[in-house]
Parts: sequence; C-alpha cells; structure tokens
Amino acid sequence: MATEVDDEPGTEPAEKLMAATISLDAGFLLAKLHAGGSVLNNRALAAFDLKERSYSVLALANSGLEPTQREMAEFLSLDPSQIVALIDELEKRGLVIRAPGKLDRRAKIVSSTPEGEALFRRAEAAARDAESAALAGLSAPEIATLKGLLRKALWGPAA
Amino acid sequence: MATEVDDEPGTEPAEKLMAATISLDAGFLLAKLHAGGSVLNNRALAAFDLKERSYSVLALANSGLEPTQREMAEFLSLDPSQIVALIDELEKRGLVIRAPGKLDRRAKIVSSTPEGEALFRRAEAAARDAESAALAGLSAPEIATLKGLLRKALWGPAA
DNA sequence: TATGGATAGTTGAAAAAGTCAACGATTTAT
DNA sequence: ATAAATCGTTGACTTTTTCAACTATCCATA
Repeated sequence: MATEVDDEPGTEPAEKLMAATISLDAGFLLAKLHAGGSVLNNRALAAFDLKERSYSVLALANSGLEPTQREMAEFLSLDPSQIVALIDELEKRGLVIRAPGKLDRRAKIVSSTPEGEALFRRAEAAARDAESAALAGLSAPEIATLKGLLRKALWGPAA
Repeated sequence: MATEVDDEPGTEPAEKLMAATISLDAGFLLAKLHAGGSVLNNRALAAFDLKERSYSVLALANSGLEPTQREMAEFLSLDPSQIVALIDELEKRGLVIRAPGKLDRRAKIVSSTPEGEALFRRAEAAARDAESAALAGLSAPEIATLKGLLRKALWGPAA
C-alpha cells in the first residue's frame, strides 16, 4: 500500500526515477496509481468508519444484485475468509444482513439494511470526491477512456 | 492481493457483479486489474527467485539513474524500511550493491552488479510476457493509450 | 564554527492482511 | 443411496505494513 502522498496543494512530483524503464510497465503504473488513490480513499472513508475493503463490500450489498459471499470474494479478488471478517463487522454495526440463499441454502446472500444504505450513499459521495482528487491530472473524457480501457482489460468488450 | 485467476484458456468471466456501481469506480478497477496482473507477474518472476517488489527494486538499480534508497521508497510507494529488507536480500545474492552517496554520505546509492543486470534482462522479458497476458483483452494501441493515461494521472502532461 | 534541527538508513515491535487446510452443512452427480 | 463437490467458517501460519526509535550525517545560522 501507499506511504506518501503530498499534502500541500502546490507541490509537484519532479520524480527523477520516472525515467526508469519500469515506469513503462503497466503493472507498476497500476500499482502506483492505486496506491496514491487508496490513501485518499481511505482518508475520505475514515469519516464513516469504513476502509476501501469494507466500503466495497457495502457497495456490493447495496447493488441489489443479491450477491453471495463467494461471489463477493471472487469479484473483489479476496479470500472467502476475509469476506467473512468484513461482513461480520458490518453486520455487527447493523449495516448489512446475511440471508440464506433461496435456491442454495449453503450460500448466504448479503444485503444492506436501511442504515447501511444511508451510510453507503454518504460514503459513496466522499469516495467520488477522493477519486476526482486522485485523477485530477486527467480531463473528464480522459477519465472515461481510462475506465473504459480498464473495464475492457478485465471483462472484454462486453464491459 | 489476488486470489483466483483462471488457468484454463477457454474460460470467460461472465461476472454477474459487473453491474454493481462499484465497477465504475476507478480505484476498484485499478485494484482488480493490478491484482490479476500481480498473480501472473509473480508467477513469471518466481523462475528467477524474484517477486514484484524485488523485481522493481532490481529494475531501479539497473536504471543507471543512481537512485538512493529513499528515492526508491518514494517512487515505489513503500516504506523505507521495506526497501532495506529488499536490498539486503538482493545484495546477499550478489545482484546489487550499496555505495555511499558521493555528495551526501548518509544516502546510499543502489546499483546493479553484472550478475544483477544479467538476471534483470531475463526477468524483464518474462515480466513483459506476463503483462501481455494480463492485458490480452486490449489491442496494442489501447495498451499504449492506457499507459499514457496512467502516466499522465501520476505525473501530469510531462510524463 | 559550533550547535540545533532535519534527513538517510536501519532496527525491531506491533498491527493488519493474506494464505491455506480443515470442518459441518448442503448440494449435485452417479 | 452414496460419493464428490461447494459454501461459509474457523484457526493457524506467513507475509506485509506501519511506526517509533536510534546513529550518522547534513544544513542553517547565530
């Protein structure tokens, strides 16, 4: 995860190591941009006692898609046991509930309580602001292009 | 980090949760694509007893830019103490060396030995292949656009 | 030119995150 | 019916992250 993100608004990178060939590596660029964004994101979400992880679980619970824990784990690239811990905490806070899958009683469908939804709406707005800050160097169309390419890389043209 | 990446070539995502609004979130997309790529990257680098982290340190040592450990830490978004451990291991393997900064004797400049360079060249090729696999859904110009946008988001138009 | 405050690297401890194997309950296939 | 597979859960274990010291060195300035 990240370490330093400039706080002062007037500071510029001037990164000498930008010239290293590794800065042409997509994996490195993804990691670095994600690291910087994570700091901002977590900072914004802390106001709601959420982190990136719990926020994304809460988001899926609010999607109306009735995801099972297993589906959440796969979608978020997390181990199923980590989902258990995240949901335990959100459930304890009354933000989400587990319900047995109607069609498969092994599975548990996670959905949001009204409290969870209310919190999510507010957190979502904060996360949007944090994203804007992280991508401040790009124009709106560039951001759209970037997201489109990321989605295509992940899910193909159907995204 | 990631958990599952399909091994069979014929498998498609068909991810039901793609429809959740969080899949429009740049932070989430960056994290997910990075997670998938990391698995492939680490898999490829394991043949050289390297991981993403040690590979990127080795890459900077091979950049000819004479980076200090502090500069590496900032560039790689890592804590300085993590750099110490990474370099300790690479130095023990004879791949890099520490030299006192000519101009600031507190700082240590990390550079590659010939053995380190030889290993890096081979690892670099493997990493390139892994990246291609991770971005297989994109065309060459799309990959160039993606990298350009990532660089611009990180470093501004000067990138 | 000495003295105080900052900075580079290092160490070590503590917290968080990730990995993995096992288990009970259920489902699916035979 | 039985066997194999899957879902959530737990617990153990490893790795990564975070942070506060500490020494050595640099820098500012009185």
